[in-house]
Amino acid sequence: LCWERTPLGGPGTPSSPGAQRRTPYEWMRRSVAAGGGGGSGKTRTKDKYRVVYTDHQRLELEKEFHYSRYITIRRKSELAANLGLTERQVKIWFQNRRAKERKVNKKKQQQQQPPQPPTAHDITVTPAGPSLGGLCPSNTSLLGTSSPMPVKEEFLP
DNA sequence: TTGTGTTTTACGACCTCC
DNA sequence: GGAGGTCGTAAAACACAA
Repeated sequence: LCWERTPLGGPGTPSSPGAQRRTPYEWMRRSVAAGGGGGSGKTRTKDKYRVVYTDHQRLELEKEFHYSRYITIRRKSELAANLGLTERQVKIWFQNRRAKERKVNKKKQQQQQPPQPPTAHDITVTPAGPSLGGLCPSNTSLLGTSSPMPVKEEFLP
């Protein structure tokens, strides 16, 4: 069990290039290298309220999320095994990641469209409600042909 | 430093689908 | 019924201006 965070907050930790001010992945700025990895899924019911995932764990999770917003059972167990997390942690990470994306999208929409009285042609009603409609505006591109992500072998038929 | 705002894990409540 | 979804929230970890 290596969830004891090394005194990483200490100076010098953000020496990695990813820890610069602005990176494509904001989460990378928190280059914590929490305890040198490892992880056995402690929960807040245990002695640590929450753990901080390592950069590698985050990177792999982000890559998976980039490929698909929803992880399959198989990929979840594989990822959990590879990263030393529990399947529950992977599942919750994806839930939180989707929530974050919705939040970001919502913020973007509000910035692009300052509150205006909706005109008739503006109203493109999505019966399922705005939450899912705004979930992945460019969702199709993720799985579509224009996706920059290569199709992983394990996803091929 | 420190005070404050933001982000990241983790959970419970509730809902839907199989 | 159970698994997994969203939503709301708690609290640690973090960023940053003062």
